[in-house]
Amino acid sequence: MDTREFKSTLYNQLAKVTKALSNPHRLEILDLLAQGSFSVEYISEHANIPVASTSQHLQVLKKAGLVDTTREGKYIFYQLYSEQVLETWRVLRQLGFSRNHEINELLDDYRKRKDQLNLISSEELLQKLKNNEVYLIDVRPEEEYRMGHIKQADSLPYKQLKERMQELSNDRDIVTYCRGPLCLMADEAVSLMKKKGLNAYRLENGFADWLAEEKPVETMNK
Amino acid sequence: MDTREFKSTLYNQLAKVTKALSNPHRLEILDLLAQGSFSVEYISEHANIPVASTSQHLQVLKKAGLVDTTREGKYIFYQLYSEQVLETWRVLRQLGFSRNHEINELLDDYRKRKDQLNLISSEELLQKLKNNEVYLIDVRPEEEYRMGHIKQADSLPYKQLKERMQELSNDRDIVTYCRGPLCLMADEAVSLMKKKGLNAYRLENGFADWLAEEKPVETMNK
DNA sequence: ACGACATTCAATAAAATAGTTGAGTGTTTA
DNA sequence: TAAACACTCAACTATTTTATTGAATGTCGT
Repeated sequence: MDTREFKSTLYNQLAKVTKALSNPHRLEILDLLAQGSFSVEYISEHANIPVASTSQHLQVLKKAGLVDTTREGKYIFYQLYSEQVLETWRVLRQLGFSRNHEINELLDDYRKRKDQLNLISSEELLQKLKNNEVYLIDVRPEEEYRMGHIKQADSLPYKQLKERMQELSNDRDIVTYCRGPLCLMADEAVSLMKKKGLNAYRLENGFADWLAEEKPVETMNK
Repeated sequence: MDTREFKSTLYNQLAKVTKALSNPHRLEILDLLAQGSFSVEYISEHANIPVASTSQHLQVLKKAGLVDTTREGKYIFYQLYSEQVLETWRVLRQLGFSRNHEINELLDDYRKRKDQLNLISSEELLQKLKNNEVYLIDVRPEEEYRMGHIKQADSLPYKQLKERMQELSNDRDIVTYCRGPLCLMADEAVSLMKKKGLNAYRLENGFADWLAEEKPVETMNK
């Protein structure tokens, strides 16, 4: 094999990984898996992709070595292969944000329309939690909350929010969070809460980033 | 726009960036641009891609916001858009290495066949340079050397190595380096030098990584 | 202003990727 | 052991990406 041929092979191998990352559905899946381990069915529902298609996308990710599987009974759970994959996804997402003006406009518009740009940074949140100034609400589905959540957070899944709104008191500010900056459930939750006269904010990033910053978390035993 | 639609748009936007990264030629171009700013012609030659094709790949990268251009006379120079792009490429390359066993085998094989696995880390190199224990040879094309090189390095482009071999003395060890870990000129150079009885090593990574580690460099004024 | 040169553009054909459907595998539950 | 369920596979079509070719654009030197 001469040098040129060798180089081609090499960049072809590298492109196997980047090709796996080149599809919007697979990015959404990756973003979801940044939260933990989920079944194909769960991923399919939450990313709104037909099951067969989801399965195929997951296999592409697996062949590229980005995700891994564990079988539990009739379910097959997918998870990110390593910390390094998570880190790479974070770096890529960051680049996407900064290099693509449209994304930022999109997010800003969305939040503006929802009349809420009340973002709070993780540092601020930590401070306020320490002083007991806020209620912290995890709006992700309960499965995800159980697998790990920010310390002191209570679970109130977005789907149940409307019915359980009365559980919230307005004697303190409320901070919501979900998976990451692209997870919109927290935004929707803030929007609903404000309508009810509550003082609500959303954590700027989300649980995945909180984890990455090595801030305090808790897990629930089943 | 409802939430689902919004999410699709968002991941589609993000995928614009990853799509641009999903082609082996474009990765090789990016790896080259990690060294500095080059003309289309130069990139075309060094990555062994027809000019028209190179131009088109470069435009894909440009549309994705990964590279930028400056016109100088009849040449158009392409460069990475920002530090962040370089950093992302490094992280991706790293992931590729660790997640793709074939790449590592490929590199090992290549070097084994060349009978040289004498890699030296940047820390070691710094130490040895301080003690004047080694000659440091930059084997990249002279253009790249002029744009910036490791402090104390002399230029001896790989292409001229055979004819200028006698300029090298064997009273000290020799360390070669080129662009990055995937740049094979340094390996080829070590191989040639060893045949001539010189004691040669290659820097594990290359100039781009040296830069990223903020180690001492020099530039030449034209 | 003309020819030489670097780059881009447009059009086409070939190849790779994605979504859809229905059948097939493996595991649990009754 | 059969039915139910979660997932995967295979085959097909539609779409997107890629390489190639030759013409077009823009800049420099004379």
